[in-house]
Amino acid sequence: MNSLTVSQLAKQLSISADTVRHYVRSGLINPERDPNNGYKRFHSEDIKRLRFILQAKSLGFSLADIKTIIDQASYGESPCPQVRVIMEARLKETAAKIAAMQATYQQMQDAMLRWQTQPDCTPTGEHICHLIEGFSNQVCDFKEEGCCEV
Amino acid sequence: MNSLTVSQLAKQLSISADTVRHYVRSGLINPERDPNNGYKRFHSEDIKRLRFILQAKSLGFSLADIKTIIDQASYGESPCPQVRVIMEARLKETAAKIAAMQATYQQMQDAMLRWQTQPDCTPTGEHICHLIEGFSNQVCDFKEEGCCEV
DNA sequence: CTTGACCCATGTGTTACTCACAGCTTTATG
DNA sequence: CATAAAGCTGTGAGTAACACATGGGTCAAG
Repeated sequence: MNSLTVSQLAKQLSISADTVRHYVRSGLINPERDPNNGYKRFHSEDIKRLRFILQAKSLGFSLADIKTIIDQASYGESPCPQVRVIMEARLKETAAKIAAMQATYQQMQDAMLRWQTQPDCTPTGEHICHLIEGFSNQVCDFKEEGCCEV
Repeated sequence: MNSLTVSQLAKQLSISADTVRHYVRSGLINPERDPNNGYKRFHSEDIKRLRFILQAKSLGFSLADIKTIIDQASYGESPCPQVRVIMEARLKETAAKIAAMQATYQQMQDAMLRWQTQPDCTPTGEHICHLIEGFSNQVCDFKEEGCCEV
């Protein structure tokens, strides 16, 4: 027979069996079922589709995006205009996320540096951790009085 | 009375009321309840704790981390050693995530660039979207035959 | 007293999986 | 051939950090 089981397919494409199952549950792949035991049976077109999914994922598309694209294509319409629009949005989102993470990363590094010369604290009723509370940053809202100077 | 409601507290710290509620549900804050209507009532110590949470979050700690820290401190133990250990882990994680996202971002930019000169496609039974499928990258597994050359 | 505007607590949805669980299959052994 | 251990399966539930939906309560104006 020329059909693969979940784990055989997963191994071939170097992903986890759970991931394959997840795509099936999400409706991205619709494999045939073995009437005897209910097992999923993947044929070559399923494998092609899974390759497409992985390709699109590596390009930053979400699973919902990919479902949209597949549905549109199987409806006979060209998905390409959509693909371009979605990619533009994802590009911006990704840039924003990276910027945010880099800002956080900078904060983390600064904190680690300062903490090297600071001793551990004992918790009082007033404070939880001096390391964290003492690390005043630019977010002025956090200061009860005064604002980021001193 | 010197207690705040959810939305008053949220406004004061410039976060959403849902976020405040989420922290309460997660056990990070334990506000008193108004016996009349079950509403949450936040006092000054709750506000201090919320400030701490936001501070820690801006330093890259997860809510689970923060709960651990708070619990340890309220137990009378110094959370600082833990804080240092956790931060080290989060620092590495964040660096890895940033690197992964930048790699994806690069892919996305490359794709957008190539797509500018490529026409839209019509879906055939064989392919879903030539833009995506035609964008061969370094992941060789995706290629049925041959591998990343040609 | 009722309308409208606003607020509340709680349940559910989100993303892309991963884990837990009970049962079925295949393989090794006596 | 029987059986037991190992491995695989489908499905349900859990994860992070909230955002949204729902149904109800509150309050002042008219």
